[in-house]
Parts: sequence; structure tokens; C-alpha cells
Amino acid sequence: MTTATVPLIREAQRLAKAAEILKTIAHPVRLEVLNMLETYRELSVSDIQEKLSITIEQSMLSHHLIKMKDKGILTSQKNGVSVVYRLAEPNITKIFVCMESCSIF
Amino acid sequence: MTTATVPLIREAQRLAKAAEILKTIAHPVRLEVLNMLETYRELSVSDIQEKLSITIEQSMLSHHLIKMKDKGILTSQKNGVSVVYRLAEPNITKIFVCMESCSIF
DNA sequence: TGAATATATTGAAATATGTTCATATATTTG
DNA sequence: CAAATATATGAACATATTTCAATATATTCA
Repeated sequence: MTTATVPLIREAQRLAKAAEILKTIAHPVRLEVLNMLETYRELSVSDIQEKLSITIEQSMLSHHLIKMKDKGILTSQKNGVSVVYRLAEPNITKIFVCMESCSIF
Repeated sequence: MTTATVPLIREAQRLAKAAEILKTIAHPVRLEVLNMLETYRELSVSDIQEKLSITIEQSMLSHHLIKMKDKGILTSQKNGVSVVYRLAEPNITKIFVCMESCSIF
């Protein structure tokens, strides 16, 4: 039998990690990318660009994707001339359910 | 009987709003403030400063609180010499449950 | 009342982060 | 190999955050 613990989120290091993740996804384009990768599982950069409801330059999208990859939110794999991105942790999309349930949103 | 709708989060405006909220709370201090306001309901600036696990200047804390207030995440009320802050929308703290369930965190 | 104290906000300079635009790299095809 | 396609990189510019000093407001009490 183990000792009861305080919710993990209260620990400083975990707060920092949570903040880092939230900061990384806190952009309309990035949220939409996460959303579409939940549906399609994997997509190339140009597929993502086409599907986005927001118009965005290719290089800007690449910056976004690379940042999310660097932070461990996406993974990528080279597939010939294209690069496909996936969710590193599909649970990340639970955030959408949370946001929906929050009435300030 | 109404028509079935696509999840709201997919709409561009909603993505923008969700991103704005996430951006506003995506900071270790801000997350800890939300967390403590869930527990204590209302706290003054100095109470918050004392309870924070992270050391922070009073003026920086004030900047954080005012930003969250401006974005509709907190409300404030003057109480004599001090100002007490509260969660504008207690559901915002559901984000912690979401983050806990997400294994990259 | 008014000086001292406690609490919080404001503003501006310094620093950090994000965006844009031009260019570079890599792969495939003819 | 040259052209076409797909993606990444880098640097200049724009925006946001942090820090630090100054200011504002309310309370206490001599």
C-alpha cells in the first residue's frame, strides 16, 4: 500500500511541463492540425496545408509543425519527397473536449 | 429535431478563441493560480503570492492576474486595501484533469 | 487631519518569442 | 542532369513577456 499523493499538477515541475505543452498548442493553426491528425492519423505537410480552414504559408506551417515536433507533441517520418506528421500522444486531443465543456470558450 | 452539427472546435473562430484562452493560461504561475483559486474560491494578490510554490515579484504577479482578468478567465473585486481574484469560469480547471490524463505530460 | 504603512497597478526599457519572406535542401521524374 | 515538387532553414522584422522603478489607493493611528 502506497502513500496518498497530492495531485501531480501542483508540483512546480509538472506545472512547468503542462504550461510548456499548452503554450506549444495555443495557436489556431496548431489546434486545427491536432484536430485533423486525430481524424486522419497521419498527413503530409501539403495535405495539412490544403485541409486547413486558415490560409497559411508553407514555411510558416513548417515552423509550426517542427515546433510541435520539438516539444514532443508530433512525430514525423519522411516518406519519399514528403514528410508525414502524426500525433505523438493521441490523448492530447482530449483538450478539445475540455475546451468544449468550458463556457468561456 | 435539429440538424447534426460538426464539433464546434473545428470552426475557425472557435479555434481562435480556444487558442487565445490556452495562450493566456499557458504559464506555470498562471496555472498554479487557477489551481489555487479552484480550492480557495477567492484570494487576494498577496495571498496568491504567498501560496505560490514559485517565487515571483508582486508586480509580475499583478501583470499575470490582470492579463487573465482582461481575457475573461478571472474576475476581481476590491476589498478594502486588497483586491481579491476569483475564477470567472470554474470549468476552466477541467484542463488539469485533461492534462493529467495526457501521458506526454 | 496627515504621515506612515500595506496593497496593488502602471509604464517603460530590456529581453524573449513569434512571424514573414527569401532562400536552401532533398526527392522524383522526364 | 534539369525541372518540378515538397519541405526546411535563417534572418529580419513584429509582437509579447519580464523586470524594475514609480505611482495610486486604502487603512491605521498619533
